[in-house]
Amino acid sequence: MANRDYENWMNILREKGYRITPPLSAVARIMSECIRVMDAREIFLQARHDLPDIGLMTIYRALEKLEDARLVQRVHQPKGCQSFAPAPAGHQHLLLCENCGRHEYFSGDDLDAWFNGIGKDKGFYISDHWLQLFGQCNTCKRHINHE
Amino acid sequence: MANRDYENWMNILREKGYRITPPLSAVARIMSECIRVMDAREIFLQARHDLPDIGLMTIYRALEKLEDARLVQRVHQPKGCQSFAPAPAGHQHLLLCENCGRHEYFSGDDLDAWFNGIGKDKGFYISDHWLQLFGQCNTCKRHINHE
DNA sequence: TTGATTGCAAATATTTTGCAGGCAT
DNA sequence: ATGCCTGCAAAATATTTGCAATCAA
Repeated sequence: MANRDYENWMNILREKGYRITPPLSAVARIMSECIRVMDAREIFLQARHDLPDIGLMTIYRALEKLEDARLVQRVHQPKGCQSFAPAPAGHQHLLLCENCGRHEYFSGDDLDAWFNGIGKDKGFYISDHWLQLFGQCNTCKRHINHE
Repeated sequence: MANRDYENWMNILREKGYRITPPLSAVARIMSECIRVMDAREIFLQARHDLPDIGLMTIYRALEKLEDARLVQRVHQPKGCQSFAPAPAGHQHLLLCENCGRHEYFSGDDLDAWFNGIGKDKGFYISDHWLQLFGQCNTCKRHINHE
């Protein structure tokens, strides 16, 4: 089964004018397939399987490009904010396993009216919002219960 | 007008068993009065007005204590995650001015039923959520429009 | 008195920057 | 051929840790 996401990502990167190099391709492939959020070091270690000479800096620069193309996004968690996940199609919200980092997206009820009302109360113009759920995925729930 | 928050904070810190020292008091006062989110360096610079010899490390350690006592909380923003704000009473959500860092809290509709439904769909047990609004406060709106 | 707390310095961790050579276009 | 991209090393940033002296309780 071909990875359609990856192929689509490469087209978007090409359209953005980025050169398609082995390091960028490797990071794009890893992130387009990633189930758990990953930080630069983890991506680095995985990319080295294919490209033994790749440097950590290159991972950071590839992530910059992928972020610019809105293909990946930084993920904020109580423990830290250096992880990344593939970005969702359109505006969606993140659901994260606080144990293993598995991520899912869900799209919301329309909360904008409520948000705008709060903005009005407080004298703010609301331009964006973050909504994120934390919990335990099926697998981790099971493991934690058996401990 | 006395700062009731500050006095209350000091009692909580005392109950927690922390020693009430000038550096801890200074940071507690600054944070209990803070309107805009502040990072360790900003708190440091302000604390030095009262305590010229205070060190940056002491700010970090005071923030740890204040976080432990749930009096302040770390604030996450797209630009970075090293700022702190006084923590709200109970579970409330943050509204932030993305220009000046002014912060307000609001308390929500009950979204738990919705969140739990999403968890069920995805096979997650939901343990926590983050909801945060970003925008421009009254003052910054005005300034930005006049630019 | 005594042990938590402080300030300093050094260590860590993460990310950014400068640069010469390499490679995608 | 051009200049974007890479890998390396060094710098910058943010935070933590070890330690002797200090001071709140």
